[in-house]
Amino acid sequence: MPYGRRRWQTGQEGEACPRRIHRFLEPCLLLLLHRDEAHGYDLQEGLKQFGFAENPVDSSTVYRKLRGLENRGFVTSRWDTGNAGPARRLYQITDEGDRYLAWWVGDLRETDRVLHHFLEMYDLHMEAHK
Amino acid sequence: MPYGRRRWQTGQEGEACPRRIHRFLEPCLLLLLHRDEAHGYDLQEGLKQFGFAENPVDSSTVYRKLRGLENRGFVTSRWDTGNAGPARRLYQITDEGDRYLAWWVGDLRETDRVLHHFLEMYDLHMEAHK
DNA sequence: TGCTCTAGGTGTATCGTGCACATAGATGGA
DNA sequence: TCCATCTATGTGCACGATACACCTAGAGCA
Repeated sequence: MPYGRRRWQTGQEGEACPRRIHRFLEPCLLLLLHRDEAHGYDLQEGLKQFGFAENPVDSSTVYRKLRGLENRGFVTSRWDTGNAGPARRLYQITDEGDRYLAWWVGDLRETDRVLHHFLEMYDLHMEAHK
Repeated sequence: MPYGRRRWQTGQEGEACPRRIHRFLEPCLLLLLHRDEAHGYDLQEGLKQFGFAENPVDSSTVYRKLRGLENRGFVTSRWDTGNAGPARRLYQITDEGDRYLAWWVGDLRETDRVLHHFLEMYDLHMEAHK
């Protein structure tokens, strides 16, 4: 395995991956799905509460992300043809997905720690060079 | 201009760019250079204090990043042939770079805010579904 | 002479993602 | 009936970020 990037892509456990946020997309989708099953179009709406209102994600990104999560076994989907309108794909989170979400949260907490450390060093330095 | 991505790449002001951290590399380099001029090899060492010790950045990434910062006018460089060893490129931050760093810090604070919001929602949800 | 260390790079493959565009059923108006 | 629009899902393509492998070149030393 070449490097850390693989780790978080495959969702494997291990040391915190290289700090990235990639717009929180994955953990946000997983948290939404942890609350209730949903289809992509609604998930895109639900993302707004996580700070994606000002910087919306392209729908193609959402659908591709969901497909990727499914390929890795973190969500499953089934077609829902009952309602009006075109068939929609309903996604549910899996147990594996639950664990992946927990891993993501741990990683974000670590990111948060590093971020704070940087901001503190910045403030300290700027305070001294005012 | 197609989208927000351009904004932070060019370092232009405006609404906060899509949340990304990209490993803090740029703001960390700029803060190090704000403290003192330095060359790439030393900067790579200096990055360790920002949480890059566990997940080191490849040197090529550092050099390319510096080159990119120079192309955009945020740093300047001159060759230093005085010391022992091969010639080294010494980087200094510019006034434009100072402003770019300040913009980055504002963006990181906003990222921090969004990150906290997510973690809070996660904790609340998990508390209710224990 | 050849080895190692320091320093600064290039070439390439892969991944993430925005944008343009395609598909397709349902709905509503002319 | 025909056409536009909305909902919902998806593909093709281009481009940026970056890890990895590899290269160049000066200095010191055995």
